[in-house]
Amino acid sequence: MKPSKITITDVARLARVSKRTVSRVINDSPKVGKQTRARIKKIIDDLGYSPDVQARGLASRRSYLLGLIYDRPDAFYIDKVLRGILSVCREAGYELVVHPCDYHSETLTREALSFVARLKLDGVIVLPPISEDDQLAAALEDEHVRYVRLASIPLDKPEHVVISNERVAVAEMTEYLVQLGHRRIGYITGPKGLISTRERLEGYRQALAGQGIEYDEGLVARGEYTFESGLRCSLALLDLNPRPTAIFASNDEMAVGVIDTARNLGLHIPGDLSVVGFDDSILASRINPALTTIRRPVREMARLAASKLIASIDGREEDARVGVILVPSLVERETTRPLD
Amino acid sequence: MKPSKITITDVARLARVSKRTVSRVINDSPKVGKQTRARIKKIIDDLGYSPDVQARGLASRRSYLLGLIYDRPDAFYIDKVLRGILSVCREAGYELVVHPCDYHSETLTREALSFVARLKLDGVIVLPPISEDDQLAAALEDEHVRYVRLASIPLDKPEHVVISNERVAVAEMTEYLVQLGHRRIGYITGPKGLISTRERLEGYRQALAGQGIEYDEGLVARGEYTFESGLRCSLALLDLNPRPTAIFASNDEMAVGVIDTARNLGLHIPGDLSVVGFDDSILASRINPALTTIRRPVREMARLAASKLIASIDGREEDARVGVILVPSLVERETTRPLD
DNA sequence: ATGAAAGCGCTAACAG
DNA sequence: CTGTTAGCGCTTTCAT
Repeated sequence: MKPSKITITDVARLARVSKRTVSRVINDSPKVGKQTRARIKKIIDDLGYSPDVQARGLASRRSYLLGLIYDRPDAFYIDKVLRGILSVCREAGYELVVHPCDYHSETLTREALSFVARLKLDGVIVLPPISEDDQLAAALEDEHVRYVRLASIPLDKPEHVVISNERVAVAEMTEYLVQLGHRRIGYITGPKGLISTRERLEGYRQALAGQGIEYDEGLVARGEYTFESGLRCSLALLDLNPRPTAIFASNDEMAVGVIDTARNLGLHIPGDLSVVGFDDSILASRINPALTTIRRPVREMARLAASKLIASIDGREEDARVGVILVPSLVERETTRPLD
Repeated sequence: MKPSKITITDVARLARVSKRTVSRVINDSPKVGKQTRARIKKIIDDLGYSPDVQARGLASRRSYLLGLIYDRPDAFYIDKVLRGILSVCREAGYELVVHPCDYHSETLTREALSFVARLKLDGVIVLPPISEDDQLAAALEDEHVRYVRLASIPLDKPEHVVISNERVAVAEMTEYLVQLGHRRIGYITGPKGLISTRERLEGYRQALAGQGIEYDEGLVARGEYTFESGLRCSLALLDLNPRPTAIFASNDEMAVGVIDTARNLGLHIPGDLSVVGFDDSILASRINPALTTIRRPVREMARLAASKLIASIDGREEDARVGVILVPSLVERETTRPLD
């Protein structure tokens, strides 16, 4: 064993001050003499001392841990989120505990609360679609748990959400299709009940309205954000007469399904049919032809969420309260082209 | 605020025993009277008491936290790993802290040690390619940190590895191609220096040898496990004369690159060229034609890794020491077919 | 089989 | 600005 762990006591002894003072230095309390602070800091450095997280936590009822609660959005999404959060955590001295769970579970809220309580998490970030669960949010609020939800609309107070405006992004993409000359644009929705499903569809409707195109319910098919549903819905859509000249799948997985179907029907993309998706997942750039789609600033959102949490923990409530609404951007690739 | 947290003292008081005895019950110590134990357990249940992790940790120098150290293998891999680990953690009362980092960082080892020390992690799981870093492993061993490495060969003591035999899997796939009639099988390796690169290539060589086919270095191109390298290598390989009739890309990303190149060259798959990959990533099933590939039992490996760690923590060293070698399995899809 | 008391390493009143 | 004194909630010698 090596020189058994250095503690605050060692630092205090060497600096000839009380532990309290050292503690103040560690916690950046202002009430320490400049000289003393410098001296203590030096000793801390020399010793390579770093405070014990558990002891600190026990005494201050904190944990220096953030939690990430999510269902099972696609793995790439999670990956980006992790990196976004951690880039902020690292500087601030926090670590991240992950908690994948089941959106449909009856005990979701209870489990989440237990997760938070058990680890005394200093804050949690909740991803869609779980972030849409107001009951969970209310429970967190009740228990005075700091949380931030990633969402597509302002479904909570500014300090509790980071928003990307999916409606606007979808509208923009729809307009882009219209500008390419498309009038009959099929649309494949997400599963019923999700806000993202509603918002994206709304973006589609609004854009059509804005462009003076009548909304035709027959051109809208209900998908599930899965590849299979993309297959199914596109089959139905492409069976229509006259056929839509473009299909807007509200996520990439389904868009890939559309492309598969089109291929099976002998339709050329983008010659006979333009296809667009949403997510800019890895699939979008790997598939052939490469998919025109919408990229959410996921990493940035995650970073902001973590920043808000940490700001709040540090008592900088104003910083935590700044509202942010990001807008996803259009990524033009090979599945779209002007209708001639 | 609610009835401020129930502590071990409350339980002890109500049970009219000392904290020590309650502690024994919590920790399943055998030295407690059957009656007493039952009584205490009941009270714990009634009160909904659950011990404070931090306090326990502080006193027993543990954390009930496991760590996951990885570079940035593909997101789906991570996702599966997380689920595997957590399925075990949940029952056992552990939580998982993630630590993505940079394989090439000079300070990798130091950072990892600091990560472990800072959180007093009870154990860590290391994923490839970082798991191949013997220096890191040695450092962990030195510091008496429990760890398990996911690997493709027995690069450590049984208690420190969970192995999937990639060599055998690649050999099997190669034989499969040979049986389809292929003789000129191009091969795209991974980046230099990785054990997986070496092992997979070795599987290819051995299988060829076993089938009486001479190993032709000209048919082997050095890739980087990236899509772009798949593009580049396949271009070189398909430029050969005579052309290989099949290409074995040692991961799916590169295989997708191969398919793209083939398409660009006007080659039909699998008519003119058979292509296989390794990983069974999401790409494999979404691409068209769907990719024949190799599936690693990732989730199972992760589960085993966590089990080993927990067994070791619980002092069940024999359980931790059982050696496991899993074999990835061949997934036949649409990119292969008999040579006529 | 059970208990008393001493910490684990740190923060938090409350002085001074 | 700095020190003293208590704990935070649990585990662990060492007795009994």
